[in-house]
Amino acid sequence: MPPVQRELNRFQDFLSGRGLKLTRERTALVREIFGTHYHFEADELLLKMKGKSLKISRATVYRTLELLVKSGLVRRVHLGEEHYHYEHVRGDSHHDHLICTTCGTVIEFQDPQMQARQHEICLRKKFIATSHNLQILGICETCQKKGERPHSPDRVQSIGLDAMLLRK
Amino acid sequence: MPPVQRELNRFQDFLSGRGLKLTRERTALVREIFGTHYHFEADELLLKMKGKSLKISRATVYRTLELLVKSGLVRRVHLGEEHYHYEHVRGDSHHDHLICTTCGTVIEFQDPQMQARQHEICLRKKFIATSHNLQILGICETCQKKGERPHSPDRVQSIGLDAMLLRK
DNA sequence: CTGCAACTGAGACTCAGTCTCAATTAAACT
DNA sequence: AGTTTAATTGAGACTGAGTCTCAGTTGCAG
Repeated sequence: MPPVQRELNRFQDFLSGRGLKLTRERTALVREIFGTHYHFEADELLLKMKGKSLKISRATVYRTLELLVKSGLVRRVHLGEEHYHYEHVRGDSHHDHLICTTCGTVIEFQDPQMQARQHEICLRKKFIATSHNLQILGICETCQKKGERPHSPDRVQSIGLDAMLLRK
Repeated sequence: MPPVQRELNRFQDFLSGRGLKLTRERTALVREIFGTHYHFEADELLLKMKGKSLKISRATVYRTLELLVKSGLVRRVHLGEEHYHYEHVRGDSHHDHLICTTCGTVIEFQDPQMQARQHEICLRKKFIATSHNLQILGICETCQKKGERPHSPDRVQSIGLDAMLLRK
């Protein structure tokens, strides 16, 4: 049994629990997502589906992604770009991302001590956290070796990049 | 001398250093931004300027914001929504945000230990960080007391919100 | 097998942001 | 003060990501 089957079953359960249907389109999308991608974008997925025999519209792609997010199979993340990215949800759900601004690679990391700090801060501010969002932007090991410069420096900075880095 | 003058001078320096001009429009925008807002959105600013005697176009607002970001006077941040927000840059530049998903309030915090953790992680992954981006979403003290429910739960979650919270 | 609520695709729409281009203007230079 | 000229501006067309509508289609409970 291909591993995708597990996700299909879970999605099916989720849907029927709410009186929704597992259609051909939804099946095809789940297969595509869990068969290949790990991090992906909605538009990229849309494009991939264009190549298949069963054509799927933009609206359906977005609608299905929403359902997958609600079902807990997929997570929607900001990776420092304008639009959202999506990723599979697996057992080790609590991780954040290092994002290479040169090649776009996404590296996951997990750090219990950081979680602890966040807890501590919320306590101090009497804030009840429901979720968080952390990306660290920079240059990955491979690109450091290649000695490349980031492609789009202006896009990259979003918090705390100091003004020194600015070029004309 | 109004405090805004300091920012105007700095902006002037920045501009003339690159052969750019301090126009009436740019002056008006800097006055507006540093006179009132702290966190703001581009469109909100555009709207405010509509009410003034000197009308300023959308294009100019965006162009000026870009310059202000480059000059280091203003920072562009993601606050967990689709579009960008902007904030003044002050001395204590290294902070992150707690964002109340009920009332929209933004609380800043600063935590050196967290910085240290991030450093540690980058070392471990041989990653050279240039910037980072952290928001913690949740419910602020005031809203907890009011016992209100978040307005748009689906918008809110973006990383690590567990599936338990989902409603039909 | 049937009925109907859920689903779909096409394309109009929105929203934030970018781009173009002809007309205007800041400011360096007489 | 007047000239020059590159930078700047506004109007509005455009873009990209995502949402919405509605008439036609389809999964599936009975």
